[in-house]
Amino acid sequence: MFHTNRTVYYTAMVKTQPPKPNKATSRRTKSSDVEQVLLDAANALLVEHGPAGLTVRAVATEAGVAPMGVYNRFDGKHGLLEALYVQGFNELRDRVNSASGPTAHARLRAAADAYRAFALDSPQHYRLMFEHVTEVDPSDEAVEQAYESFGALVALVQACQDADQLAGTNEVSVAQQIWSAIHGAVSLELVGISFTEDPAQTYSDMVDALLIGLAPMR
Amino acid sequence: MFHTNRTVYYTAMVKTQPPKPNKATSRRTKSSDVEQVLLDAANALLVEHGPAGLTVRAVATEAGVAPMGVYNRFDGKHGLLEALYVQGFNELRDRVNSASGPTAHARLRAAADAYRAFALDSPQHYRLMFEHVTEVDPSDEAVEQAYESFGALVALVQACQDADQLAGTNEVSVAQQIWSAIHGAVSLELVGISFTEDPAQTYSDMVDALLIGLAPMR
DNA sequence: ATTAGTATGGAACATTGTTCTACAAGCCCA
DNA sequence: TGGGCTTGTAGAACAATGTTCCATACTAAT
Repeated sequence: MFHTNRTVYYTAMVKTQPPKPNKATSRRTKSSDVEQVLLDAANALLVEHGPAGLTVRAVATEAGVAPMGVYNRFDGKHGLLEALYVQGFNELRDRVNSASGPTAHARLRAAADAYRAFALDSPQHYRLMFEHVTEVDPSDEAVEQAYESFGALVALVQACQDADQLAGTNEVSVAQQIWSAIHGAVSLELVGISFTEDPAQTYSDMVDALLIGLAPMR
Repeated sequence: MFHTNRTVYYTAMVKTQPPKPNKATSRRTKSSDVEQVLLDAANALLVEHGPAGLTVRAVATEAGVAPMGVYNRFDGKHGLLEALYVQGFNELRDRVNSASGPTAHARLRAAADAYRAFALDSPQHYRLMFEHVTEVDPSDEAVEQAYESFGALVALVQACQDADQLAGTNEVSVAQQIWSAIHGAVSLELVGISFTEDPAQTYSDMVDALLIGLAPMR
């Protein structure tokens, strides 16, 4: 559910035209621009150098603002990381939600593929979201917003169960099992623990096998 | 396969009686003890503080040796992390290998449970092995030794296929799918992304469902 | 035009990884 | 037992990073 006081970061990752720092005639960035140029710079450095590249000085330099800006706008590095974390999960949720198909089962399958596509398109964001959780240390609000992507998956599972395409009535448990498997597959693939010649095929086989195992008995 | 020149760390994690630093009468640690006390200290700090607790000065202090010891014995922090990484995978392989049961299928099931037991018994080691891979940056030899646990899983899958308890002939692909799912489940559980009331039951259900999906057609 | 908010530019401090240097302890071999 | 070699120790020093502080100045709102 929604909290009225939470901070929401809906801007897509490295997608919108970033506001240009108005530096041609002054030495200051417009107050209204500082937050966005820091986020844009952080996303760019995350893409290029991974979570390790996200230092306060590097992000500020890339953004063309003073390092103090990270403290003024985000209460420090931690707040910046949390903003990226939420952005990443919002992007993931949107990718999963936009999956389409003629049946609920087909949409679930498409969602699983969209999940993997997101991880492979944005591997460094994925690492920040799942491997640097201790460093990000997200607030309860950030975690709740992040897990809306799980809600999207639960809704898909519910639709499949309603169409008798998945067994059982515990849609949360089924969604958890599906998320576990697909998260595990993309995580291992991202760290190079992938021993088959066609990781995409292996992923697809695993999703199919799991969905067969979760189908109603016939 | 084996390389004759690789460094092997077979000592179990925080299990053996660590050699006591002979400090009562001297200010030096015995040369033969330095490596072990550093590894023991590193394991203890990893258990208590997680990967972030593994600083050169903290490990040396805990071990009662000079920080230079990490550079003399392990070529620096990186070598120490790699030793822990290999130790962790050796422990995991041994846990998976020691799973038993009356049939190949039962052994595979027990191996999946042993895998989760390892991750929950040593969550900080598991995080070092799978979430700090970039920082560990293991050598080819270390990676090869680490992935012997995957070989153990492949062997179990092969045995199941020979007993017609799992379908197909591509045991590597099937093993990859199983590892993906179980790794994903324990990883999400370790970072708190677990929305069911009984994670153990959800894990068991997922493994069962996947094995059903991977069983021969009947 | 004035005032309040806030961006900037370092400096400074603590922590961490790493190297360097000098000294000294201990081990091994003759 | 003694000598020589190996290696542990004790900081110092440097760079990088997170964070706070302070003074200055720019910008936005009234």
